[in-house]
Amino acid sequence: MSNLEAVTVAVSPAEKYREYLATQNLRMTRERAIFIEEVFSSHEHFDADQLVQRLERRKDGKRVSRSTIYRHLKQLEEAGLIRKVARQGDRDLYEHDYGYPQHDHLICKKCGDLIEFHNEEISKILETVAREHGFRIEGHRLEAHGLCDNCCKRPDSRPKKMNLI
Amino acid sequence: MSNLEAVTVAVSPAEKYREYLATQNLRMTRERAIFIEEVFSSHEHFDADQLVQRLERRKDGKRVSRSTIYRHLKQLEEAGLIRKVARQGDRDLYEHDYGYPQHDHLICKKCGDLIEFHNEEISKILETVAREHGFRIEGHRLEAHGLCDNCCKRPDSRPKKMNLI
DNA sequence: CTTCGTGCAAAACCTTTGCATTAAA
DNA sequence: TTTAATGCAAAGGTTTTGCACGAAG
Repeated sequence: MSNLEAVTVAVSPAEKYREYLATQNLRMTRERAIFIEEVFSSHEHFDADQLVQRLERRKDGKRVSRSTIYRHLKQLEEAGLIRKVARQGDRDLYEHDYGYPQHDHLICKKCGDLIEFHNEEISKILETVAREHGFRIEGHRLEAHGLCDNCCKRPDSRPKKMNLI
Repeated sequence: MSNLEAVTVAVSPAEKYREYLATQNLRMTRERAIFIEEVFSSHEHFDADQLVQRLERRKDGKRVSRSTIYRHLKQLEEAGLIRKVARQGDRDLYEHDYGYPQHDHLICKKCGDLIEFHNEEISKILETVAREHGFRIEGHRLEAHGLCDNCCKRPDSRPKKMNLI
């Protein structure tokens, strides 16, 4: 799905998380370890429910409850390890933030496909605009909505199923 | 809140809505008339619940039920009269689309303030990117998150209350 | 030991829907 | 008179929370 390369990072996400927990006087539990492993095991975008299902499917029986997943998603976001990309249906979609280059998305309104792209100019423009307003940018989110190549050509294409059991 | 001028339009929002309804064989009811009047009575951003409250507060007793509000919000969006700007908390935030120039937002993560800005370059860049992917853009949404001027200077500032009754 | 973390079930929330009634055209 | 629109209450779906129990440090 992505044609971007993951950047090389000095510290693994798990390590980064551990550091974050330390600064907050929180503990690295069995659940948090499983959770971060699962979250960073694939570079695809994901939502809370998909994570629940992935964790239910694990062969080693290491489960993490739904509530804990929600709690830790929020926490990983605070730690700067993941970020919300967009909404899909009525769910928040997340993606890796740490160890992954800044990028934005083209989102097909028909099939729901997300196409990543990277453009240096956009951040520069934003910096300029922000300066004019005395605003300090910490990050941005840019989604262009429309029709992807496929859906332009075949107007009868179907939306992707999101929750195949 | 905004320093952008509304553009002069040939047709009023209500008129535009009426045209849209006609094409869909839908009816201009008392409720829809009240609804669109209320929606376009102010250029501020708003969410569904704020609209419910504004309509409850009306002196003339012209009420519109919550379900109808949700139904018509969706419809005004389809008609291209309003659009979703962002999420605030767990609600969708809307703003006028028709009769209002294209713009994007700087969003203060502390006080929640939305600063509008307009930049031609961004759309051009997006068009270029889209072309490379065979993607047809119909619109975009760009939010830069960070700290506004005020919150940079006074780190103890409070978030705005969103639902003062 | 003491505090934090977890799972469960229930709650909270926003949003959507079914249905009987009312009202456009 | 026909078909769409409305309000109400109930349902849906996601996310959050209270609480008792278990575990990390």
